Order: sequence, then structure tokens, then C-alpha cells
Amino acid sequence: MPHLLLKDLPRYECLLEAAKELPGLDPSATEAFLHLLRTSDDAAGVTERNLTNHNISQGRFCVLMLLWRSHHPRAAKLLGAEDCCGPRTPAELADAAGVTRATMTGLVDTLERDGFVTREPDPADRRMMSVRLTAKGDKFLQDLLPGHFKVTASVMSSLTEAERRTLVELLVKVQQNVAALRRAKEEPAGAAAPI
Amino acid sequence: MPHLLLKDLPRYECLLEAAKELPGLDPSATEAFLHLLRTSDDAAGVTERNLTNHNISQGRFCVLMLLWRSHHPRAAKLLGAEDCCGPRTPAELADAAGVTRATMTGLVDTLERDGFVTREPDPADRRMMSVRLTAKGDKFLQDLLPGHFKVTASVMSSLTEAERRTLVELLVKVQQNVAALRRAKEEPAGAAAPI
DNA sequence: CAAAACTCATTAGGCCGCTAACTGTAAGCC
DNA sequence: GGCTTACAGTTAGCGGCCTAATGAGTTTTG
Repeated sequence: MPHLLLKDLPRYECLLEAAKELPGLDPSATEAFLHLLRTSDDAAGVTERNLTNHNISQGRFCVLMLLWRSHHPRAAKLLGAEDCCGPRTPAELADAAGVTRATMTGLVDTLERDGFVTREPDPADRRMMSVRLTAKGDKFLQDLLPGHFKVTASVMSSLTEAERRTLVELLVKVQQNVAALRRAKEEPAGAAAPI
Repeated sequence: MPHLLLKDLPRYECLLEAAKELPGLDPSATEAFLHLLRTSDDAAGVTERNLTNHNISQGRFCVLMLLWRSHHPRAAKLLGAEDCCGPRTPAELADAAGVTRATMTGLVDTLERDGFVTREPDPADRRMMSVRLTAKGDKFLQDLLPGHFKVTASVMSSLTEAERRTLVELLVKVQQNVAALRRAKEEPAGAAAPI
């Protein structure tokens, strides 16, 4: 599950030493990069363990949350839905979750097997399915969420409000940079293709 | 591969709204938590794509790096080895990489199949194997590393040196907190068991 | 010395990502 | 109408992660 398979990060002095022999190694960038992945892994591990105790994976949990938003208008604010109708079809769910449709098929398969969701054919377009949260799935979420929020809050409990804001600002800077890098990489190919 | 299956994060105002209806939801903690996972996923995605282009996964790459350290004393500094001898057996590698031994067996399987490493039985203890980087594996790393460092540096290129230091400080605070939480969770059980 | 306990590596089976190929349906265009 | 194209969902197969169980070898201990 982890992104980074390196338990103990190298110390900064070691990176400085290593940079002498490995041209191209940027010590401060590498340090920040490794710490970002390590911390994220640790943090995700805490919440994931909580979810695992309830026999659910991160991916399945996310699908339930998305469906919950779709079927409970009051909850829509939680996940930032701009419109009132959230994702319901496998394709929409896959897009919202950032996974492929094939992956979403598998997630919905297991959720359906466990009785948390149902698949219903769309009467208008026979290609489409509509995924719906069952009462069991809804209750499961209701039971799970308080603990989930508690765990999430505990992970960040060592940072003050100001530190949290600073952290988010720095992370957003990195996110925007990564997004820009990706666009720069894709555009040369994307601009040439659609002739 | 991603930890967080949620493409678009909720806006902070939405979290504030949601907190009114969902007791226990800490808006600033949730925001920081989600941004941490999202950014880490994005950053890891960039380097992972680079590795994938070379037909290697994050996990296999990490094993190669660990072995490289073990067999190239000059490289030991890079990964922060305190002693001169790095991990060589599957168990040591699994421990250093933070995965199970079963997982390491699979990683070494594919690396051996591709000719990057070899397994040799330990003459002293016949339970043990010793994993060794081949010349092909060494060359592969030599070719890969410059690009890998370049990509890593580019991810962090939007932060100044001072911002990188601040980011690392905040991340370390979270790491230490998570480690403390984990110890607190494990000790009650761990203290009772070893009677 | 022999049984018990431990350790090493592996295997078996499951979940969850992915890509690529496939089926069935809808829509656009002679 | 019939053809092509595009799209929704699924299937098949692979990689990598996990846990649990297994077989082989070592160490501990009575």
C-alpha cells in the first residue's frame, strides 16, 4: 500500500555527502520529497488501520462516501459538490475517485457482495448502471464516520491552526507545480495529436 | 496505487459547513490531512511514471537501491546506512523497506527473473538466502538514477530552500505524533502480553 | 540427546490498482 | 436503413501489497 518503501529516511548530512558523488541529486528537494511521502504513508496508515478494523478498504470507503453525498443532499457539502447531484454511475464514480472504470467495477463488485450498494439498470440508457447505497451501507457509514473523523483529527493534533495553514499552503504550492509539470509534459504530445 | 481516492478536495468552507452537521469533524485537521495525501499522491505519481517508463515499480526500485548500498560502500551514505553493511537477505530487505517478507519474496522473484539480482544460498545458515545485485542491475541503476533525481528535484522546484525546511519541520512533527499515537495504541496490548 | 520453540523463506489466496480487449448500446452520417 | 464511431460497463491478466499457513533448518531447553 505504501508509496515509499523506505522505513528510515537518510539524514540530511548523508544527502549532502551523497550529492557530491551523485550529480543531479538536490539534497533539500530530496529530503522534502522523502519526508512528504513518508509522512503521508504514516498518516494514511493510521486511518487505513481504522478502516481495516471495520473490514473496509480506503477505496471502498471512498466509494461509499461519494454515494452518500449523492443520496444525502445535506451531506453534499462535505465532499465539495458544487451541484446537488453527485456521482451515481460507475463512470462518474471512477472519475470522482480518480481510478479507472475497471477498478470501479471491482470496487462496486465487492461492495455489492457485502450488501452496501446495489446496481440498478438505467431505464433510459441501457448501457448505464446506477449505483445506490443500501440501508445497510448507510448505517455502516453512520457507525464508521465518527471514529474516522476522530482518527483523522488525531493525526494532525500536534500542529497548531497556524501550522496547519502553513502546511496546506506549502502543499498546495507543490500540487500546483506538479500539475504544471504534468501539463507541460502532456501538451507537446496533446498539441500534435489532434490534427 | 494512490492512498486517497478523491480527485477534487472539498473546499475549506465546505468543511466548515460539514462540521456543523458532523460532530467530530475537525475542519483544519481534515483539510491538512487531505492535502497531505493528495500532494503525496501527486508527487509520487510523477516519479512513479518515470520509473514505469523504465519498466520498474517503486518497490523494485527501492530494493535495487538498498542492494546498491549494500554492495557499494561509497553509496552507503545515500540511504543513511550507519554501518558499512546494508541489508542482503530477504528478511533484512523486507525490514528496511517496510514490507512483509512475503512481499519481498515476490519483489526479488521479479527482479531475479529480469536479471537484476541473484539469489545465493548462505553457506553458514541454510535457511538464509543472500540477494546480490548483478552487473545488469547495477548498470540499470546507473542509467536510471540521474533522471530519477532530476524528476524528484522538479517536484520540489516551486519551494524555496526556506520553504522546504519549513515543510520538513511540519512533516516531522506529524510523523512524530503518528509514531507516538501508534506506540500508545500498541503498548496497552504489548504490555499485557509478555507476562 | 530429543522435543519444543523459534526463524527463514516461500506458497496460497485475497484485495486493489492498472492496461487492453471485448460486448452491448447509442448516436451521427451517408 | 445501414455504416461507422463513440461510449458504458465488464472481463482477463498482471503487478504488488497483505495475512495465514507451510516446510526446512537452527536454537533453546529439559
